[in-house]
Amino acid sequence: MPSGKPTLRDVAKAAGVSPMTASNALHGKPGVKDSTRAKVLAVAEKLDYRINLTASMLKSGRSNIIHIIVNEFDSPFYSKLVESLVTETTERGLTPFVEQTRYSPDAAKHALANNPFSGQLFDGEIIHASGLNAGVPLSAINHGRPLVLIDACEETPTFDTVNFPNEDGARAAVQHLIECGCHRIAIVGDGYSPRTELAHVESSSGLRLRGASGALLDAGLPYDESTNFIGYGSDSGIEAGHAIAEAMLEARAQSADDTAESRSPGTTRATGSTPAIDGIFCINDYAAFGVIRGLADYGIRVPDDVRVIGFDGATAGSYTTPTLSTVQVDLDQLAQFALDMITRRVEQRDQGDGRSDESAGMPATRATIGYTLVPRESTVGSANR
Amino acid sequence: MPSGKPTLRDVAKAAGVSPMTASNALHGKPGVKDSTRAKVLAVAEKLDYRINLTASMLKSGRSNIIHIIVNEFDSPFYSKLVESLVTETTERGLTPFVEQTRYSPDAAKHALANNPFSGQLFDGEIIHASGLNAGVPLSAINHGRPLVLIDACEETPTFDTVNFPNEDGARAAVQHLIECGCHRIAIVGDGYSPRTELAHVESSSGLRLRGASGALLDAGLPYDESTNFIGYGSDSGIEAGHAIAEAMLEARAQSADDTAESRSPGTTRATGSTPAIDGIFCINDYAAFGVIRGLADYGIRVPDDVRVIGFDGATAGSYTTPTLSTVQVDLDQLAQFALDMITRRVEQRDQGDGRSDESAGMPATRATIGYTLVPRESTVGSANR
DNA sequence: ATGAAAGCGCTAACAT
DNA sequence: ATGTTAGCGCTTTCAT
Repeated sequence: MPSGKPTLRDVAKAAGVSPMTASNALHGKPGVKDSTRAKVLAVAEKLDYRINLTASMLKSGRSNIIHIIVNEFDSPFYSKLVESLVTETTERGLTPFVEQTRYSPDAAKHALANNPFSGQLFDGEIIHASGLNAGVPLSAINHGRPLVLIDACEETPTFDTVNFPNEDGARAAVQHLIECGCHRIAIVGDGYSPRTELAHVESSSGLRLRGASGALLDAGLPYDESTNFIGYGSDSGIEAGHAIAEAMLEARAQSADDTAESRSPGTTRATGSTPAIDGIFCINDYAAFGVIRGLADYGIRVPDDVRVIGFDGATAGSYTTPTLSTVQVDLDQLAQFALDMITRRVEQRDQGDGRSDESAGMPATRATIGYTLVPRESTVGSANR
Repeated sequence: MPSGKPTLRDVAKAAGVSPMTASNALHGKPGVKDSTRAKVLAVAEKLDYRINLTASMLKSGRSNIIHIIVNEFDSPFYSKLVESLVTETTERGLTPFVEQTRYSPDAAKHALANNPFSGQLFDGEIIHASGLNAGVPLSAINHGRPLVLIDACEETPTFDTVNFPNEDGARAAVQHLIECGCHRIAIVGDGYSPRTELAHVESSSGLRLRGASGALLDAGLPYDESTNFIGYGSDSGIEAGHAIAEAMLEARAQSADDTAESRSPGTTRATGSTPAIDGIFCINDYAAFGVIRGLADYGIRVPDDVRVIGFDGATAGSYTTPTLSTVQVDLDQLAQFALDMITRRVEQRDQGDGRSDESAGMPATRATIGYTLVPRESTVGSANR
């Protein structure tokens, strides 16, 4: 027996067959007598043979590895997204290779283009495209290789894309706040945009804002700059929480003034005080956690003083205090869609005549995943428990 | 120009040198004239040459890929651990390959042994060993390849190991509760063990329990089964929270009874009622979040009614409500230690005469990372903010 | 159903 | 400082 690790030739020799037959037997390819296959498998088992993927990949050009690119690992949203993608990839017998960009377009570009694996090792790539569109020339980087974008939100997709139910989900969230009796609803996200500018947005945050503002206007509630706050993660969410708290306290004070004024009608004042904010839609759960935290810094309680709902369905929302109402998106479905799209293209390429250099091939497809509105303490209180 | 992707030969030809020179130039190896190197690099750039790692690995037997194995992605602790390990690996010019086992020893075994990459592709492996010792015969699986265990807690390490400051950190956490004025402190973890059995524990949870119970006994406070609850994640943590809440309410009721009894001294009763729990040490932050949540279900507030401290330093602890006091472990240091251990072995192997088959080589080393006690609202209230 | 030949793209080892 | 040779372990192709 040779010194190092057993190779396919060792197995073949010990089984009394050629390397080719051994290879076919091990891969379950047809055209191998059952008895032969059994013998090969037994020998491989005995020798503890392990295929050398490196050689296999070199020759065959296929790796069964799927490249998964996300912004970061340590956030409530991404850790769950990765979990879903990795699980689905593994269940299909493929190997997930996960990479993070830390929100840097350069890192994303590197992951896609300069990474020595890209284009040679990976059978397909899945990238969470949020905030990527600007900085990364995908078409120039991707030479017809299977690529799926997550939440790219393009109206005319240039790549296979799985989108979140951004507009509908946000609309449902705000409608839920309205049903809870909220009259003055704040939006925490990327900042205010007038409705006209939202008509053709192609970003996740823009679409969520469109859905949220649409729900407000449909209900005859105001949508303006004064109720828009910036928050997209825990830190900025805390700041948004502080800003909202101050606005609420000011409104309370003003309302107290008004009451006082009504008794002594000598003062000149704008008529009708602004009512205090009583509901908050956050563009994602991560920001919502921060907002609740920020409100608490001012002694404002959720949902007693103001109701809060997030978006995404982060795992943590079920065990925070209060538990977080949210629009739970179906990430398992997302993973299924994404891998369907990848495998479809891989198979096409395998069957293709090999001539189509940039294999324009099939047009880009698009899918949108489902969602569930999950009411929890942060909107309906503990009565619901 | 050839049809497919440019190979090293294409670059060499275009630069008017041999493939070997081109290879050396691209790898920054010494012994290449500067002008030659410049020319090669320019040509490679122009052709958009990308090294074929698969071929390179096949020939050289090195991949620069580090295998990182953790239990899961979507938990406050692991997402941060992965973040640190991946960042450090990347900064050293190595490529992290992250895999999750979902707490299955079989999956861990598979990742380490059956995974087609293992032992051929990876230059080194880092595995979070918690709850692994029993099910996985590491020595049989690992054939002298660089392997680092995280928190294996073995007294006599068989592999390079980086441990958490389990005992000291837990001790510090409980001391903090005591300094806050707690007299009756519950422990939420893997369950009660008598002190004698804790003398030689070799598990993370056992060591934390040893530290916690030691701090109690040192302060003359009781350590017994009645104040030990089972909780190690959010769900079990919630259950522990419920159990503790019920114990607290019962103690309150009993104390009310006692007061009543003292007025009507006719009843026979055990003397001295049990005081209510006023402090809780949780074996990790994940459980602590659940405990706080479970307490809230009973209307028990933290820290007003009971103080809570966790362990790990999960990112979320800084933006939950209340913010979570914790023993923050230095995961960046952990990543540095782990990669130092790996590279040390890789280098040794590279320099080795290649004869040492199972390269027993260097003895296993062990390191323990540092920690910081972070007091937050859950123990000291918002005065601290 | 099985085998033989050839070579994927690169780099270690040895020339020059 | 550069070039030549050989072959890593596998699988595609073509024979038998």
